Amino acid sequence: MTAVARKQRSARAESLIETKAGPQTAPALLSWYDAGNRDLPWRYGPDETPDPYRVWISEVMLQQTTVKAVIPYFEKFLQRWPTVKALAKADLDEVLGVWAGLGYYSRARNLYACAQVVAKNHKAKLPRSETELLKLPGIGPYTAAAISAIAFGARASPVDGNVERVVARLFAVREPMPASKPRLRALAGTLTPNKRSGDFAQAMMDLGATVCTPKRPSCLMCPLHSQCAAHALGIEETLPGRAIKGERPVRYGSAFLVLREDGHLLLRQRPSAGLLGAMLEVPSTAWGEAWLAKDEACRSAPVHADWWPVAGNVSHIFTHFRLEMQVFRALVPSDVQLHLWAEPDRCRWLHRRDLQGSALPSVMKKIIAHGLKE
DNA sequence: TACTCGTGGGT
DNA sequence: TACCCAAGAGT
Repeated sequence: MTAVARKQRSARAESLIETKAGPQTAPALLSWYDAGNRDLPWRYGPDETPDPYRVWISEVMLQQTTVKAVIPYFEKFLQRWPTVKALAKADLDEVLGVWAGLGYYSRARNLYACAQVVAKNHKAKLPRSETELLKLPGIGPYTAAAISAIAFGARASPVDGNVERVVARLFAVREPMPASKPRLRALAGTLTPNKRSGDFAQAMMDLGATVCTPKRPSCLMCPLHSQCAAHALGIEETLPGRAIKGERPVRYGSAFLVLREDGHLLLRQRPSAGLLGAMLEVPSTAWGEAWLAKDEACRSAPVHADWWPVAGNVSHIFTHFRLEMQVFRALVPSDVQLHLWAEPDRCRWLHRRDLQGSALPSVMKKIIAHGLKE
């Protein structure tokens, strides 16, 4: 770009920053949304009445989770528990079993807890106001606003990562995340129309997901490009800025895959809170900062057996650390006794054919698959 | 406030 | 490969 062109572009951007995106933003975005509305299982057309339950389940599943990953889980969940009452009467283990693989399992526990509260205190109907929704387990500022706007048609401004990115670019907010969050929320609020605020929110999120993407945004396809200060400045791809992240630590552990002669595996339920809370696991040593020698590791084994080290390790990436697991395998008789330190009360024998549908997180399925190789 | 809490796909 | 990131909430 020549110096003259850059100067012209910059001057154009300055004028946009003064006028800002404004009252004309919502109509332009809603026209785009109406023309190309995506067909999603939780989405409603203009002549349909939204089911707050479906909106709630979808919004919780979509937290930090891609649309593609959510769709099959949403279908299965709604088929199994179509109403608040049905969910409130379910077993938590069954809910965790359906949720297994989707991640962030506190969402499933909170969803279940929330269903109980709504069934008991709200006549099995979700409250309409953001304030009341916020009091419920698993419903934070984003989800309260989303349910209020999408399911009940109230004026509310749910702000997720997409909206933050779109707004940061529209107004060329250079301040990095997360410090800029309050300002981005306020700016998003100024753009939200009194009518169709739910559609507006969904349109902003669709725009962020398909056009105003984190990398290489398709500005030529964007219905708001003429209002976008960052695009005018040529800095859209650099926004929103983020603080640099530290290194991801590594933890090491040894898992014990106990195969009973009748085809059952030994699994154990994890504590009800924290990482993979209330989900099933392959019993293992604690996850520490270094490998343990075989003899040392096997002192934590759940049964006395001839432990065979399976070749290779299982590696799994969590949000804030990487796990490296070595797997030991043993074939044991059906009357084997569990050691007390294995917490027998939490242990269960599950047949290999029944693993599907159980509350096994992905990392544990990986460990089992690795341990059963050959 | 900053950290915890999963997983899979994109670059 | 090693990041980044996705319709966030709880503590």
